[in-house]
Amino acid sequence: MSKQAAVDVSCCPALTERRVPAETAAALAPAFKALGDPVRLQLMSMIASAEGGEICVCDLTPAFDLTGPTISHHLRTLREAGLVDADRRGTWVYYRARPTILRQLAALLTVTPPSAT
Amino acid sequence: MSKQAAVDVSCCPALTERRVPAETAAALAPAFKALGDPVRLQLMSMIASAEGGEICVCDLTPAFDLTGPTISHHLRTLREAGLVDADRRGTWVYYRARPTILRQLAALLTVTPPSAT
DNA sequence: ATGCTGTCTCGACGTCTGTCGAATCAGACA
DNA sequence: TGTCTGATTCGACAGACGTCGAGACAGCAT
Repeated sequence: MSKQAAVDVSCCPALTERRVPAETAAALAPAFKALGDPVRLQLMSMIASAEGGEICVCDLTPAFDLTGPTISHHLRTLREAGLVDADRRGTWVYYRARPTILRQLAALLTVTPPSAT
Repeated sequence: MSKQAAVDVSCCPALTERRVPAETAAALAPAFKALGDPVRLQLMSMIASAEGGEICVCDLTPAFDLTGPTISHHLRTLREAGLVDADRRGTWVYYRARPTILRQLAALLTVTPPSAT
């Protein structure tokens, strides 16, 4: 169901540690971009914090003053950025977060105390 | 010199912990958006990892196959997202990272192990 | 099969974004 | 003062983005 971005960057010294190589930047930037919209950031949070690790589109849509197609579009963006997985079960579609990439992004942003080694 | 975004969100339970409120999403999304371009992600990294905590535009520009105005535009975007500070010293302009907001972003993305409390 | 409900795709629209060249501003220095 | 260099702003352009309504598809229940 999902054309996923190939984000498996070897892994993640922090931004502040050394200069991020162009390939890493190219691989990770789309994920940040996907989070760069308030609606998607909230969607991501609702998905990632959902009870049982997943949440139905039918619970996401009514939380916004936006049409179904628009929410669907944002969910697709999150999917294509590799941030979430979708899974149809009967009538409903459930979304779950992909923790690995979230950890990569968090690691990249980690600020090492200036008074470190 | 810099019209800075007012990003001082009280602070940061992780995305995965509870649903991010709309105001927090609205405040932080621009920072993610700013990082959502490969060039800006590299610029941010070069700035944040610079020796002495700052770096001259004259050291940033030649690292890319882009014109000066384009780099300047990306730096302005980072500035307006509150991610960096600029500081002119004589002929040259130096950029430095703002660690507080980086920490907020990292905290937001922190994945709490599912087997937690 | 028919219909109903939830979700997605398609096509369109106005806006925003990344890039450039040309022009401008800020300091240093002769 | 005038001129040179570094950095920014301005104006323009093609392409991407967020949103919507209309339509299509998937699965359940008559």
